[in-house]
Amino acid sequence: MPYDPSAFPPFAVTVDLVVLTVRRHALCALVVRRGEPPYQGRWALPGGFVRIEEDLGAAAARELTEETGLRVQGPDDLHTGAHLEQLATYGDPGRDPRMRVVSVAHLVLAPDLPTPTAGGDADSVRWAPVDALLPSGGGPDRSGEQPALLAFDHSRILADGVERARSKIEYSSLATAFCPPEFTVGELRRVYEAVWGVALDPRNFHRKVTGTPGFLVPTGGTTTRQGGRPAQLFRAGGATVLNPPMLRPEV
Amino acid sequence: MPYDPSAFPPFAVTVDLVVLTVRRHALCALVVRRGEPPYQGRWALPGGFVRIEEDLGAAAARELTEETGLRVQGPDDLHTGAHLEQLATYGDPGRDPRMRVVSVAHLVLAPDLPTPTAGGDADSVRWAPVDALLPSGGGPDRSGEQPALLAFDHSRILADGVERARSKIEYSSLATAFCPPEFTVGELRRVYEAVWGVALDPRNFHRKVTGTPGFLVPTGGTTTRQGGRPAQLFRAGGATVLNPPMLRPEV
DNA sequence: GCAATAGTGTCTATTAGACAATATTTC
DNA sequence: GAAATATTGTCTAATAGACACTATTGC
Repeated sequence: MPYDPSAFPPFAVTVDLVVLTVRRHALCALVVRRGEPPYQGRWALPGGFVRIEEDLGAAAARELTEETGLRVQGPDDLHTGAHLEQLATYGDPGRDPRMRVVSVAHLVLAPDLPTPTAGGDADSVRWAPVDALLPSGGGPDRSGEQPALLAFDHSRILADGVERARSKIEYSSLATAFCPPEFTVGELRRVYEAVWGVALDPRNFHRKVTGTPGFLVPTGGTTTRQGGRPAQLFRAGGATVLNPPMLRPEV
Repeated sequence: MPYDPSAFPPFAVTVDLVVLTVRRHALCALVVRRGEPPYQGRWALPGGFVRIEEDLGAAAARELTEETGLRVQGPDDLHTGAHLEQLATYGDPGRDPRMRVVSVAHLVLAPDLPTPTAGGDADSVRWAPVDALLPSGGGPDRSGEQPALLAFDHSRILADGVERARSKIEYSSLATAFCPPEFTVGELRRVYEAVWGVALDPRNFHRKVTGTPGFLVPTGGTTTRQGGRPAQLFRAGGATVLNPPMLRPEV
């Protein structure tokens, strides 16, 4: 059947953002409170419409800046800003009760930030531990407080984003996107521990990351911000894929 | 800014398919010839509009069946049919000169098939080696024949699909999706060799795949369809992730 | 000194990869 | 027998993980 440009089903296209960071040893996601129906008062992922002349990635970067003030890592400033990549697209016909919306979800990995501003409305945006947002993540010792699920299909989108982050830090250097421009091996290890939810041997971890070519570059400085013996400071090296990969302790 | 259902930018949403198979030791993709402008006469990936009440995955499965007669693997028939997964979404404002089209690309891995039918028009659909379709894949000994690039941004979509397939057979059992329901270790090895474009040691490969739990299940039968000593027949085991992974020989 | 974190060294069980050797078919 | 493929076995270098030990700070 030849396709007719004048008669195609109209869709709305949005971007939704899974923005992850590590705060106080916990993997956290950015959520905003919905001010109107449907799902009024519920938490949701930040996002919005793609403009008619705007690329998908540009729309995601724009929404990110609007909601958090955070900038996306450009080709120049390789060691500041957040990492952004496309995650997946969600287009179930019933996912939005008002109309047919196809949402192109994006994943953002950001260093720990001061509490976001959300265009001035500080009460309607917050960092929430993903364990508290996802049904299965509660664990046995979590005191039963199961908050309302995220609006729409955002729980599933968040779960997909978290799983992507967990698997991607295995074989890429993306864990450094959670760190400030300069960081110690211990800080990087705590990122892995928070994202994977496991404890790692500090000694083997140190040997492993410093021995992986291109992963870390020493800056010469040291810091004692974690207490104890001063630690060398590093920045992210040029490598994007890690060979050998970091191995997640077996399940 | 609250979002107004009555005023959103209208988009067309399509699905495009990267359908891969292995034929005569080569990784091949399904392409169709365009019968109308733009890019009239050029080869393109199969695809079409998502219907207004249709899920994205369902649209992809429908297009696949329409173009090839191939069925997608359901939850029941785990060892027949093709594997389908979402690949990525392409929405550059200029990617289609006629209008704003967002395409949700899907990846299909299929066993070797009789030449597809394309709704009866056998001249406008074919399997083409991906090396011949992708600019960089030509290699030094290919006799200079560089066919016209695929229409739209389909070269990039195809390249992304091929890369996804190459990396995914490392840590998942998806290589079996390229095989018939029963296959030998040698046939599976030739799939890996074709997809990665490398030669693998048959002896180490055999030990590796038969030793990975859940990857292969012997059916009891044997075959000599490859010549030589009869080989055991296997079907895909229940495992979806491979532990340990198959390692692509280093680059 | 004690507690905390950083960093190095060593041992062992496992594994990837090279490759010899044997098995079973077709011609 | 020759050629082809399948399958098992063996050896070696590299590696992951466990863990002892030392180093350097703040209290």
